[in-house]
Amino acid sequence: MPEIQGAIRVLRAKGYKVTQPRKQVLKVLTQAQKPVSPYDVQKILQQRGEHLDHVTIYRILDLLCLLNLAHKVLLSGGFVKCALGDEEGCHRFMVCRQCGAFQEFADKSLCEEENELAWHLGFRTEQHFSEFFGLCAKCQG
Amino acid sequence: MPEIQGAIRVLRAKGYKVTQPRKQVLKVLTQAQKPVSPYDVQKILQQRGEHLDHVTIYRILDLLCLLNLAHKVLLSGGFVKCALGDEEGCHRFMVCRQCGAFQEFADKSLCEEENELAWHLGFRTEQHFSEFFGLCAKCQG
DNA sequence: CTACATAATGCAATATTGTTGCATTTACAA
DNA sequence: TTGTAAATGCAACAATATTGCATTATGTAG
Ligand SMILES: [Mn+2]
Ligand SMILES: [Mn+2]
Ligand SMILES: [Zn+2]
Ligand SMILES: [Zn+2]
Repeated sequence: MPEIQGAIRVLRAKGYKVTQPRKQVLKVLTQAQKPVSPYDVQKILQQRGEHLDHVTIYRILDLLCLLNLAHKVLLSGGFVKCALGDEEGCHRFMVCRQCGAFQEFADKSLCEEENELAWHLGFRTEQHFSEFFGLCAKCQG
Repeated sequence: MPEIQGAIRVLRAKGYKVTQPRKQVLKVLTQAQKPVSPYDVQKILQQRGEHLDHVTIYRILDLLCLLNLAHKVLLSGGFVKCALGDEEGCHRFMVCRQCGAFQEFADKSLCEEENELAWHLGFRTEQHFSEFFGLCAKCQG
């Protein structure tokens, strides 16, 4: 796991302790070849006879995201806010990380470009969702 | 609420019953000028002295999504799957609605186009997330 | 208008996701 | 080796989500 060693170096470099739970979670993330939920992490550890409190797992995953050693993915199943329907099959949100303001918009040419990209990978796209995080006009220094 | 009347027509046209709870939820979605969670819906109704079981609310929202009268938005805050970090600031997933297969990819030119679009709306983008739902190569009839 | 069939809702139970406060333990440096 | 701050564990709670089954309400057929 060279990936784990790299993560450990980052932890040390930024002054975070290299604890057993942190190493355990890093190992799970490295071995899982797909995104896993906090609950998944807990279950996988349980199968090895290891136990971590779910609060600890949340805190470790948050830290890894903070350090860009992991990242959240939106990947379906999740969801959940609902709005009455508008542009069918295309829903894009810009969200300000500072004030939380958001704005929805749609863009047809972007959809077409995405369709083509996906098509090159053998995928036929039906629905486009995106979120852009950044700073709104007001929150830009 | 002309929007509600339209939704009611769709329900009838497809053979679904127009029930009190469905009308109540439609009213909440119409009046809320932003996405609301199932829990939000329940709370808003409670403030009016109305009560719906949360299971009912989930089922109604699912139905409205099915009929394209509402749609789910990913809008942050939500949930969480984690993967070890890769392309910083750009995470795109294609997900097959049939078999659940998914594939992550990144595309720099897409990011730039999105940056520009957002910029026209006053937004400075830092992170790009997207999900494309459709059919993978295997699942295309 | 009434009665019926069944679609929809309510309720109970359970699982997953997520946060906070505080007691205890652990990592690491002095 | 020991001390201190950081990290974890634990308890409690809130929110999100799904299933099965009993009960109710809608739309229709009579
Ligand atoms: Mn939308
Ligand atoms: Mn990624
Ligand atoms: Zn802002
Ligand atoms: Zn597929």
